[in-house]
Amino acid sequence: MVEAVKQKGNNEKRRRILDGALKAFAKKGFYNTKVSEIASEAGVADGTIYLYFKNKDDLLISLFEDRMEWIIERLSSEMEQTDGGFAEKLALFIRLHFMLVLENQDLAEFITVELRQSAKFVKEYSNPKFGDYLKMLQGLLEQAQQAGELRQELDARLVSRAIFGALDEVLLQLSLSTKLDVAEVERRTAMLSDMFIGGLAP
Amino acid sequence: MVEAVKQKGNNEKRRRILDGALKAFAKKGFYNTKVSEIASEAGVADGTIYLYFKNKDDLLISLFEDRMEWIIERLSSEMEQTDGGFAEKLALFIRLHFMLVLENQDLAEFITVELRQSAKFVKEYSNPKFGDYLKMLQGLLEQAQQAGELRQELDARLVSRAIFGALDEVLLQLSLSTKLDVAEVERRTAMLSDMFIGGLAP
DNA sequence: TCACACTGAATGAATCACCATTCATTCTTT
DNA sequence: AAAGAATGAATGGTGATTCATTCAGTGTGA
Repeated sequence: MVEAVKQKGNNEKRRRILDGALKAFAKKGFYNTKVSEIASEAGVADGTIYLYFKNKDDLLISLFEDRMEWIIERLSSEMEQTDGGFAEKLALFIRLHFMLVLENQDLAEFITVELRQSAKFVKEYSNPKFGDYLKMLQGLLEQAQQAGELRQELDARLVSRAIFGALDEVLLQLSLSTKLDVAEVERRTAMLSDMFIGGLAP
Repeated sequence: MVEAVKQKGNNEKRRRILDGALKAFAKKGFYNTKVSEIASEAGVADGTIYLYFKNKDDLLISLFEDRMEWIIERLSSEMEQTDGGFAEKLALFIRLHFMLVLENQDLAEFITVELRQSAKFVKEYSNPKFGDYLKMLQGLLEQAQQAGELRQELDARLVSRAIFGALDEVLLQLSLSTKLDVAEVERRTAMLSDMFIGGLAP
């Protein structure tokens, strides 16, 4: 086996490969995507991919980290700019979560489907970036608890998981549906934050 | 794609193959499982599998249908026996959902991980059994709305998705964790139903 | 009761298409 | 001209599927 290759100045080609991989994985899934397809999507030769990534698995993991990092950065920088209460912050979080889809449907399909895979089959890879994402949400909840805006008796860790799961499932549906419009996203955002904050009971 | 091959008197062998496939898929995932591994797990020859299933994909789908049917039957028969209000019914639903894990961890891993896969890559297979599962939950919500126990303005379809997603995500975590005890399941059941019914706000 | 087809189920070694990975060669840059 | 980057045809391993063969059960006739 060949060892990892370092990244030199040519990030641009690396980027093209990652973009091509995202597109291909979103369309056909990891196992049904040929390396040669990624290469042609990226406009490079098959072998070139191995100058930037150790193997196909490494490409998958690298793609994850790259995109999750991007998402986390965007989310957290946008979240910082609000100074509303918990309800508003949660609504904003949900909206941002969904909006990232509209902007990049391939990314949504990739994240919703392949994240599960990696949770299980790439066990040795603990997926720290996804952990960061969850911690953001959990931090939001804990803050709210300290401010008395969230019931104390709820376990922030469990609740953050539940919220993420709910969003992810709705997102999966959104990402697989053909027509996606902002109005529909707004409707779901509003209803879900309402549901979480106020509960189901009248 | 799907096309039943045959089912003579020997359902027992078919059953063994499905059991072996479940075990293998849960452990290594669909794409990393060799047909020969399933065969040896089931105690049959490689070729025998093709007497009962058209190909590996067909085996995956058949396994789904078989297990989902079982889950739905169990869930709905248990749900019928309660006559409590909405809150109790929801708590029961959540508890049953989780309990199935304790009883059969392989099944939980298989469902949580591979269901996603199929949602996307086996698009032509519309997964009616999963639809039935969701409809059960949706029906529960609609009933509650008619009884005035659930806020009218919430969309039962969207809410059922969200609840399923939340449960599924928590289940994924449960199914991947090493120690699983009833007390922990009860704790999460109680907290999640409390959260859904009462909301996050104090 | 036994010997002998006959039939469908089961076997598992062999096939063969597929595709990740390699590396000798070519191209580009300094 | 030398170093580094890129190429893409060739390689080698893999594993789903096939099918010629074997096995087991059942019925028949003597």
